[in-house]
Amino acid sequence: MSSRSQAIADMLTRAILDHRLVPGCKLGERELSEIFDVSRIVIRQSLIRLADDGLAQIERNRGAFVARPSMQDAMEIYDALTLVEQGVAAQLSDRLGPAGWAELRQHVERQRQAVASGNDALADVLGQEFHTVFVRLSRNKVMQEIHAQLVRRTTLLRSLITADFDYCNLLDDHARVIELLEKGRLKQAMELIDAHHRSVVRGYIMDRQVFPELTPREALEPYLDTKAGEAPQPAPRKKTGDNGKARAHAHDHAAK
Amino acid sequence: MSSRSQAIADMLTRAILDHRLVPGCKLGERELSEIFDVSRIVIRQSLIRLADDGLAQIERNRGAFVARPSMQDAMEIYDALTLVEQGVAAQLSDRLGPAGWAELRQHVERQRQAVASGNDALADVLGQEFHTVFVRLSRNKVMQEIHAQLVRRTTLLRSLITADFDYCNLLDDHARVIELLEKGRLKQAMELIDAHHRSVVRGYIMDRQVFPELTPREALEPYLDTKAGEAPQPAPRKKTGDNGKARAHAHDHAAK
DNA sequence: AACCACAGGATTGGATATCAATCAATAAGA
DNA sequence: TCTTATTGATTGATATCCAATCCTGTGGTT
Repeated sequence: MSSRSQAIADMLTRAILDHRLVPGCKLGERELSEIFDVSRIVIRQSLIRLADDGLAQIERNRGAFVARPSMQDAMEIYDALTLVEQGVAAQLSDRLGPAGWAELRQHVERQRQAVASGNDALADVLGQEFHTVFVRLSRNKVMQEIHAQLVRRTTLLRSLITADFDYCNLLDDHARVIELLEKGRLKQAMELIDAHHRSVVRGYIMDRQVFPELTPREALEPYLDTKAGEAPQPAPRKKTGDNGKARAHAHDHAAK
Repeated sequence: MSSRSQAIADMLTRAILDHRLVPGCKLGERELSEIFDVSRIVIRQSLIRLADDGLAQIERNRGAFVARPSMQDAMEIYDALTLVEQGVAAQLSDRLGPAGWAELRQHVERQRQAVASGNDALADVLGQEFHTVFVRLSRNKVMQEIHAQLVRRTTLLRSLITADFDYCNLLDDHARVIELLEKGRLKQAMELIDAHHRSVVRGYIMDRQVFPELTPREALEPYLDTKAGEAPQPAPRKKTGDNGKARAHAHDHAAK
């Protein structure tokens, strides 16, 4: 393992991506240092990493907060994601070998089975992972890291937005992109990728306020003992009472 | 100004991009803390920022060093850069208004004048800036940041590589890309962007070893007093004696 | 002479205590 | 009620200290 601050940054990242820490949530140094039982300095370093990743924002003399991207940010992030995935698609349509196409098809198939067997959580994860697998096949680590960062930020976005669309379309989109690319219909594939992301963004409605349901201590508790990789609760799923709509996010209610 | 560690990270970044701090150079915490007259902890935070940006690498219990990208890294970085700029080109060909095209043409014109008047240093800066202006016109801050990071890493690469190519081609390429895009010949423009970067990479030869010519203290001295923005010496330009070849980098000897 | 082991120094990673600056919220006063 | 002052809390940063680790150089052994 590298440094303590990296490990803590990873835990915070997971908590944010799991929507246990919602945008705007204060990340107090003292509080976190007590939770993780480290000094404030380590926490500060972790927060710097998070801020560099776009998941937190640090305000001078005010502290760190889980980032609260604007609607403008959201569009820019999805634009960038589209750009990257279209570019990767163009590369893959030239360079990808049979094994690569097989891997992609296999991934979609696994997701389809998950949907069929009603394992929505798994289907959700696989659906997001598809994009990652897709980019990994470009064999470009730099690109992978850029893409992963964008994906993290879209995941963060889902804490802020309400989505209401047909999840099955996304799965079909994945399959169709593979099909189109393999047939060399690059232009159509790229348009589908664009439409794919646009359909997501279009379904999004920015909710002005987000009420933190969990304190940082509650949110982070599941990650503390795990040596990283054990699989803590993937989602909070607590009822808010007055604002349940804000809690629903994109891929959760799979296969409506 | 934000935090002290950010300011110091910026200075280190500039020193690295100016090739005053060369790849592999040790960035000792004690040494830097004395140079900047801050505590080691601030330096640590700065180094974390640099590492997150890909400009430094931190080895546990060994310390931080200016990153020494491999040839593989170099290719991946240029691949990613090509992908991003091609994507932006596709966006601009649709969306850019007359004012945007004018700005691009004006930029190229300024560079042409700099070349004509023999101001190689300015021409060099403008030549690199073109890509940044190009991406800025996409009006996507996320994309801009991604692109800027990639550009920083290519600049770092130039500390490691030997390039020998006709600089004028690059200037012409910029003009031609604008021309092609404006005429709606997107495909050709994208191919030119690809060729543009490929011509750079192809001219690169990785030099195994780089001998640090400047100690961190010497390298950073020009940045210390400036309140950021004054313009310290842009390049070291010290003779190495036995390895002068390794010092020449891409855009330096403009308009050969 | 070559090689291994071990001890010491140097450096990093981190903890703790402390201080100044700043922000926020309350309390006092007009 | 509105404005201002004080107070408390939090961050930014420093100094000092300690443990773990890496590097090196020495010395003994073969």
